[in-house]
Amino acid sequence: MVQMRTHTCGELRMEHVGQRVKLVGWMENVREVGQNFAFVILRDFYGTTQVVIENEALMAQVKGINKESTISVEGVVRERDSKNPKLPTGDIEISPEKIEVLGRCRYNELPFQINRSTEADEAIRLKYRYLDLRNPEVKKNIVLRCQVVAALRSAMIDEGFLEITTPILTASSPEGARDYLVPSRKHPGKFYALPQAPQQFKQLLMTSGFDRYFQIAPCFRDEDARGDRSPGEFYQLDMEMAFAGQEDVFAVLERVLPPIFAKYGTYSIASEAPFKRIPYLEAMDRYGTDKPDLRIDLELTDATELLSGCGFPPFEENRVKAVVVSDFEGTRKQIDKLCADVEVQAGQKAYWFRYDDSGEIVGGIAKFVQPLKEQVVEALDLTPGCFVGLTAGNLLTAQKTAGVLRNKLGAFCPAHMDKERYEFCWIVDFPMYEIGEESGELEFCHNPFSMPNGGLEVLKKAAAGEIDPLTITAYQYDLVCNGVELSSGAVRNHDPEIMIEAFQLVRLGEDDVKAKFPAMYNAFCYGAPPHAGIAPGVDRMVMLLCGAETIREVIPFPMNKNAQDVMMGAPGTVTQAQLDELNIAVTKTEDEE
RNA sequence: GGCGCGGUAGUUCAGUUGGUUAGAACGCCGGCCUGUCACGCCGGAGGUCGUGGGUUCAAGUCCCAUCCGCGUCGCCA
Repeated sequence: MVQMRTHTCGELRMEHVGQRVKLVGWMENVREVGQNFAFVILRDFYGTTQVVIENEALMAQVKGINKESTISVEGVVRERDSKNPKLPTGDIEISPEKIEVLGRCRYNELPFQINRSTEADEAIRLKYRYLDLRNPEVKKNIVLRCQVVAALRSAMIDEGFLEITTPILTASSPEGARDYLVPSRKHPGKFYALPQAPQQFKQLLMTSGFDRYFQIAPCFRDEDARGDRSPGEFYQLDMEMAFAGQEDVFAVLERVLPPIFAKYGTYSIASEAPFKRIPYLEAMDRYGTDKPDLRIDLELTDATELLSGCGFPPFEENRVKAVVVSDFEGTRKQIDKLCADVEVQAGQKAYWFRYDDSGEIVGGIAKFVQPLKEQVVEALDLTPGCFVGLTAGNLLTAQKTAGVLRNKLGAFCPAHMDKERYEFCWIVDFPMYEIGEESGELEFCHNPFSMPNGGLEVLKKAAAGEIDPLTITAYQYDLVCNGVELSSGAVRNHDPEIMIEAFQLVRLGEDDVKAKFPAMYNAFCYGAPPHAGIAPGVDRMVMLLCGAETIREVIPFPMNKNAQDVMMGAPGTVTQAQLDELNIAVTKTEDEE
């Protein structure tokens, strides 16, 4: 059989000089430097190799080929007259005898230049993703993703976990995000749902006696996109352990993740295992968020007592949170921009003043603070050159706004944030319940499968009115890295009795539990092991590792913000025959709206 | 759905107070060039200024509406 190629475009060196070779790839560029004299750059997955054209016939042929066509080049390797030390193959070139077009590029002008595709508008990049991915810069994130997934899989297997796949077509879950539904042909009017996570299946695996399960699991949620949240689908390293608790889960990830971050990451790891454990309430108090970026050395201070009565109207009757930044260097314009950015993101205003080099309170709301100068300087521990950012509202609002402010200030002040490292922490002791904003009644805060801290006893006390259910925490935890929520997990509630008690607090009974989660409830009635798990997001992890700005940069074929694949045309219309077979009547389409 | 930013050549962008033929860079086409490597030099083509309406003697520019993209909040057990 005749070989398509003898070498790749990234492998030829001086030692190959004199050899007869055959290369294939894309014709990236043609540099004409003289009459019947040109350099052709051939690119494949592995690199680029220069081909030198020195005669009229080949020149005429090359001129007739559009760039980005695939070609095959057969010739002899020779040493370059002028070498390029910047390229691995820069010492050699191919003197071709034969050039053959394998796949003609029909266009002499592309939607964007391949080597500059990242500068193009993202909508065009996504429409021509196959061209975008020809750019080695774009491709390398996908390669990294493959390496990380392989490393995760291998580390999990080494930890004794079994990779088990769970159904993609399953039942709609009554809790959580909006489901993607799939109509059933054989059962008119009924639907499958794509899993939001393999949550229930993995818990069922635990009751079946599989001790340690994991899966690189696709998850589907019909919710709106974010910069770090792809619409529709994403992947998690889903895992679960039987006869295990919170610390067992932490220990596994603390062994699995750091080596992968160390090997494939852009930065060094600042956090030694065990990672910091920060209770939810403490995180909100110190950082104004449940996903703190610990690279920023700033913390919130409560200034309610100090400033709520200073006469500045927004502070009155409100909680006031302060972020003090020492040695602040920023112009009035930059401060205004910062505050405006906070308002856009948090939906609440941020206020400020400065304690300047001469020891005066100046700028922003200085005139309200001035009369309290001495107390303020002492309470906030101000030194000349300090900037003080302030937020107000009820406790949660003041905290959250200050949290946004803290992030912006960190990004603005290099002295207060060393970006080039990975800072991990666990956020623990999330509240089990909250008062729903719409209902005004007690609801589950996260998911109903978590084991409450204190178990049955605590729930019974809450039911009896002896304690406030809002003070009950769950064995629910998040792994946070650099302000990104990497994963969420919990010690599960494996006891039907505790489950019913937990549901009763939110006015649901045994029948509701059975109706909502029949498989799990029934399974747990046959002897379930205590178990716990977690599910780190693969896309977000890769994003952190390569420092990508958006999650789309680490997904081979991402959808746009509106959950459309403009390249494939999804979602799209289907034929009436397809709809009829599925017993689906479409009453309104997007185009008719 | 709310808020913010944006939409001008194939691509990335500039376009002043509303005023002549809407510019630049890269790409594309043609010519020159025998050691380039982001090759260089000369020339050329290429525009429904997102769309619709309005104000005006005159609109890329001002006003209204609308569509699209991104960010953000809601949402994401």
